[in-house]
Amino acid sequence: MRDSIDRHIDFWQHEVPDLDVEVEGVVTRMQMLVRHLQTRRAEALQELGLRSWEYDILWRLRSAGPPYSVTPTALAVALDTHPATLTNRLDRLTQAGLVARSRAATDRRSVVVVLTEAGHHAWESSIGSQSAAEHELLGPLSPRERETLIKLLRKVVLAAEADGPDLMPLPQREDPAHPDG
Amino acid sequence: MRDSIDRHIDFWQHEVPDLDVEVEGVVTRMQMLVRHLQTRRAEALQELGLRSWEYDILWRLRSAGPPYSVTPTALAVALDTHPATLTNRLDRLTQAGLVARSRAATDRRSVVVVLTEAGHHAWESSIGSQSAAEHELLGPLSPRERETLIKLLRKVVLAAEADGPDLMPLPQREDPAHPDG
DNA sequence: TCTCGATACTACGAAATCATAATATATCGA
DNA sequence: TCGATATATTATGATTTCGTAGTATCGAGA
Repeated sequence: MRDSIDRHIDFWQHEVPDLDVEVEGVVTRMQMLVRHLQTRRAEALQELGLRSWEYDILWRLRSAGPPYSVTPTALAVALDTHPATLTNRLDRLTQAGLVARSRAATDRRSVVVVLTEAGHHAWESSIGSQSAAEHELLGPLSPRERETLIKLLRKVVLAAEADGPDLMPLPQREDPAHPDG
Repeated sequence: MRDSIDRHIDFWQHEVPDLDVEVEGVVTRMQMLVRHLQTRRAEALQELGLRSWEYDILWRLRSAGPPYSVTPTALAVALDTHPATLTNRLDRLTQAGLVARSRAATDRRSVVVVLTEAGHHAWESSIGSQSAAEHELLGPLSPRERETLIKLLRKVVLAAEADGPDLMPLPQREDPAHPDG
């Protein structure tokens, strides 16, 4: 059975004969699957009144573990967003009551973003639909196939990380102090 | 050997015990790899004075085949961008001389975007570095492993396409007429 | 202690993107 | 043919993001 990427590559190969069909086949499918998943997750979030970037920030704070606090810089790096953009988004999340800003205990230049109780609830109410979307995408694969897929992808990730920084930077936890405003 | 996604999932699993480690392992790696590749491709394009979105539009026109012309609507769908955003970008690409707008031969409501000679050259000067970036990413995989990876990803794509439209819409070619301005 | 350079965040104006409506043309049915 | 509705694109104004500079703090060395 052939998918739309097979059809696309057929056509493309006719245009540019020296195309590497295998490389293109892997890269394009990953791109399209990631895009598809993002759309599905955004749809699920919309029903809960959340935007993707809001969930992303809540998720990073949640995955930092207690006390669920991270600096804006660490968030900006992890989420790959411009620092000024993050400032704006944190303003709006603060306005919505989902996060709060404190001063860092150790470095008074730093601000620490903390998940509020409402933020915890918002995250908990959405994590189900998010993991469901991921699970639905990979449903057709057997456990054995998923393991094979992970093994191959890990190999690629490790090679990429050998040449540079981690592809998935863990945002470091920071302890807050002096709650702001 | 363990990668940064393994480390992330370990930690995350400790926070949320009922996490599906395999699903998360696949999805997160694909997301991070796609992001990493986008960054690398953007860097390579920057040295040639091109932005990612510029290359994307040139690429879609190029892959349409002769006469390398597509309507703005088809481009907007294929590239997943807002129609008004596309209008703005086409304005700038036209200003740069890489594309031109014509009226469609069959439907005079439609505009057809055509690759100019300069547009062809810009694309040809960048395709090498783009496919090199993809090839470098997948270099560590053997031909056999790449085939396995494609087979697994195709299975996922096919299942997703069974429920909805193609993940990779082919922009339909349109014939131009009456060159504009 | 006092520089000096680096770092963390934010404010501000510029640019890009988006939602919406407007214009022009096509298509269908009476 | 005419009128009503649908489609393709663009113009407009609001929102969001970005680039840059400013303020405050840290850390190293004289």
